[in-house]
Amino acid sequence: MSSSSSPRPSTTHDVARLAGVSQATVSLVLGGNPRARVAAATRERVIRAAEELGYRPNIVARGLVRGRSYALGVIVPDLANPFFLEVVRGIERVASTAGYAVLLCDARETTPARHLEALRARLIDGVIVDPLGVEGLPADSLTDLNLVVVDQPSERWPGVASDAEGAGRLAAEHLLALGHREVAMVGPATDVHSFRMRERGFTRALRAAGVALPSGWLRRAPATVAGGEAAMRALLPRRGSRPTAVFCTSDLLALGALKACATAGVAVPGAMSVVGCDDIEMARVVTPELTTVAVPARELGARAARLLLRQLDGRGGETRPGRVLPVRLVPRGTTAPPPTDP
Amino acid sequence: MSSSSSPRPSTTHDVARLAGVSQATVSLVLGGNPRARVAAATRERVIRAAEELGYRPNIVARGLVRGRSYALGVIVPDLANPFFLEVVRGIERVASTAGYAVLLCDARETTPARHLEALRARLIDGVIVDPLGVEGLPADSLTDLNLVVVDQPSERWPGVASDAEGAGRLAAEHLLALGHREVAMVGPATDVHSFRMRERGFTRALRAAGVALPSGWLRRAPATVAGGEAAMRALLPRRGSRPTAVFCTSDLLALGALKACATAGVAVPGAMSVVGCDDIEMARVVTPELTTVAVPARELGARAARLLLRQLDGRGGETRPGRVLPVRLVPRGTTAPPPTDP
DNA sequence: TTGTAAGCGTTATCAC
DNA sequence: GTGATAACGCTTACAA
Repeated sequence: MSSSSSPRPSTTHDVARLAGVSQATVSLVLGGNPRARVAAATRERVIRAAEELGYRPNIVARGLVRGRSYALGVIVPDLANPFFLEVVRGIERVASTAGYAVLLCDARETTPARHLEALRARLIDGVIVDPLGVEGLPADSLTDLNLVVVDQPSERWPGVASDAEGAGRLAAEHLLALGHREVAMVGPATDVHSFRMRERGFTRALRAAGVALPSGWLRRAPATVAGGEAAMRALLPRRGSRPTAVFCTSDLLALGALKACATAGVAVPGAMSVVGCDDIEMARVVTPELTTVAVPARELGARAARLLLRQLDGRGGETRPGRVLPVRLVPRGTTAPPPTDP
Repeated sequence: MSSSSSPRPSTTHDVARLAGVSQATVSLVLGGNPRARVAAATRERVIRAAEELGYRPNIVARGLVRGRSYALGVIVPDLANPFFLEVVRGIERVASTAGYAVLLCDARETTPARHLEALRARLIDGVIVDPLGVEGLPADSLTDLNLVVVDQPSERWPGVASDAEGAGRLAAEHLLALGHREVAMVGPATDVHSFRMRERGFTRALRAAGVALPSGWLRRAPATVAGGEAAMRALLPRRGSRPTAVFCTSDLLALGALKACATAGVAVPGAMSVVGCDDIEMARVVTPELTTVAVPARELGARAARLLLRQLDGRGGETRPGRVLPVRLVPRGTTAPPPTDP
């Protein structure tokens, strides 16, 4: 029977006293140490006493002596982007299953460097950095830190990644197959690696097909709905000289682009095709539904977490590069052949 | 000059040795204790030594002795709902400014009770519970815990709230003013208090105007896009016997409803008016833009955090009830007078 | 003003 | 098997 409210949480000492054993024995029994050899009778008594007192190990104390906190840090560029949220969910699922807490850090609120400082002070066991340019971080904030990177290449840190370049290529091939030749692209001006790779995959596939991407048709905008809207607006004005299709390197941008088209009275996909990237839930909410490239966000997060956990358990030696997660095109309602020229 | 990579993070002992003082003195200087009286020269020396070694206090150790972790827990019903995310952001902003870390817990991943257990074990200083029915939680998981509730009434815990009932009323008055008499409502079947209050405000205002809400027109669905879509689909079938307007107690639901209308070819707002609640960013992304009731999510979070922090500092005595945050109707494109009957 | 010393709750290393 | 005992890094009386 579990006890009721106690003013001060009970400790191993309390349990020891009640069970009539030494505090160390309690630790041995309750510490979950597999190779702890304790007499069955003693163990039994300790466990009952612990239940009686409603004993809960103090993770902070344990962390102090073991030098570990059983907590992970996660730094993402922007939590408001559903894609990153999905990655975080993947991380949380496996972390909490393994008994780890997750400290979520949004780079929009504080700089990654400051977040890192705060995390270290908490004896964080490891950190997962979603595409954010770890390389740009102050070196000494990274020393002796268990780190796993998501969607960015690194000599120094192990990581997991999706096929970002493939995502761009898929988008291009889809548009090309539909017959588009006048295409534009909008992406954020950040140094987030996966965004750059998406762009590269797109432009390369275009070039391989002999299609040029005029510099004026490469719009930069923050990876938000508002950003996409503004970018598309800039792409629309002069009839005749506008693209017939646009690739947005993030669904949020694509949603904004769709909005701009709706506002301007440009029919999608009749007069303009739009392709996004991520496949967030909202992609299927708009009408017509957004054609996009699906990226396995949750799986990405889960793998990153597993990789980090393995590393923490010392089983990190096997740093096999880790397969790049495949992406896939999801053709929906915002793409069609270009309008036949009047 | 800050030092470069050190294998083991330096401690107060290291600083003491370098500065030629005792470890306790270092603690006095660096501990930020306002009433610590240390000679200016000594203090100077300690600070320089600390910088030299790149000393960072170990928050875990400090937490152990002070019985505090300088971390806050936040439990929300569903992080995928942008509204709650916004609340969290408000919390994070003020928490991190005050030097507190935030542990985010999504009730969809693990039960609130388990989350609470995990948080306690980490000596969490306090917890903010977003509308989730604290009352239903096991009593002994709450004893001796600093808790602040958001958007739910409680005898036991201080909290902050938005005018949920007012939100429902505003939606109803808007619809009534437009001339609607055949109205439906869709909301989640949860025990989340704010949702229930929104419903109550809506139905009361309706009743006050002599308009009935047939039981078949009160649809229950999870507070997600998919949920709203299904609920609206159920509301649509038989022409002639369907409502002319729907109030969704969450924007996510409203977005789903809009989607269902689009799929079924029902014109919005021509043949059907839709009102949401929350005013998330996506509300302005769809076309037409969603009429909704704006709730100050971020401010709600910020206030909750400030309240909790004040409580932690012992200044909690002044538990003045805290003003209820006002909401306001944002008329946009999804509402219009009902179609003139054929 | 500064140093000494006693913990905070746990784990881990030894003797017994 | 079990029980002292020494850390872990820090704060905080209390002594000097």
